Amino acid sequence: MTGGQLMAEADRRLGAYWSMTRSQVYRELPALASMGYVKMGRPGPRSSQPYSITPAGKRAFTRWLTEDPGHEAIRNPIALRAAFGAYQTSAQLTQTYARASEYHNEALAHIREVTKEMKKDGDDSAAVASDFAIGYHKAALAWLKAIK
Amino acid sequence: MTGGQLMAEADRRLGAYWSMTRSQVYRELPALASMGYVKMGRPGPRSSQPYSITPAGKRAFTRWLTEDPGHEAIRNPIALRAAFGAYQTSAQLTQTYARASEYHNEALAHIREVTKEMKKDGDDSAAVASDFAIGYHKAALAWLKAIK
DNA sequence: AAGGCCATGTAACAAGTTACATGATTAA
DNA sequence: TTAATCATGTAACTTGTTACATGGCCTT
Repeated sequence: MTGGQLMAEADRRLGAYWSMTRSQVYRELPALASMGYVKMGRPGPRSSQPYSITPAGKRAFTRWLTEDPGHEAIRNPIALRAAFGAYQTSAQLTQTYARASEYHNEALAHIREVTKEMKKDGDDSAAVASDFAIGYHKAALAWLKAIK
Repeated sequence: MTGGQLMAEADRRLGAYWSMTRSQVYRELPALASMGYVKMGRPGPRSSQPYSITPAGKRAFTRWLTEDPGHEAIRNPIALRAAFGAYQTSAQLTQTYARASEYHNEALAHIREVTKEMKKDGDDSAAVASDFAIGYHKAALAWLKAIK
């Protein structure tokens, strides 16, 4: 797959709980190639460059799965604004909360749709992982509703 | 306050939903000083350098509050591992989930304690913001319990 | 007063984001 | 066939992390 294809697929499958940008993918592919984890295929149209995983790449992936995942860095700009609530007008805060609710509602609807597809395709692991995102957005909405 | 003091205070008040490192604080302080938002005080022991906010700094803070907060980047390494569940042994996964539960339980207990203090101090905005973190950890624990 | 400890700050590195340049494809 | 659009990849920049060096402080 090419960088663009990988990005699109990863975004669909993982994007709900693992944010990425295209640029990261494009940067890593040559790096992975230099380590022998992927190899370049024959270039396609639009100077697109497909890659395929090597046996060493598969081994590296399996090894990566055994590493300590660590824990997430929580960083919520809405909560941060809420913490400085005393320095803002209530109208400002209300608008911030309203916009955040809108965002979480949309994200929730989207990931529910995607998860349904995954289940239909029998992609259980992906669906289970997506459930985290569903729970996350629901929790965020519940918080926003409680404080508004 | 010095970089260390600012970091300690920010971590206590905001750390539950806004991750930071000392190094960021130390880097920003000279940058803020060059913009006239803070000014250096007289150096203390251990080559510590206190800063104080200027009127221009207060204005910049107020201005910052009016900017679009955007939305958070969700990035959960446990969900990512869950998505690749098919490539791992169930023992591996179980251990990952157990450790994650432990982490969220500890974080939850800690932030509850901190929030209680904030309420006692009448720091309502900080307490409300912390409620986000409480909801977050509860949601994560509920997810982990459901999938284990 | 000597040793270990801890807080201070720095600097090198890694990762993430934004903005740009290029060239096919599509549609008018 | 020309203009607009969109996907591809790159490069510059910003932000975040990790590792390091220094020097007071506290304990023994």
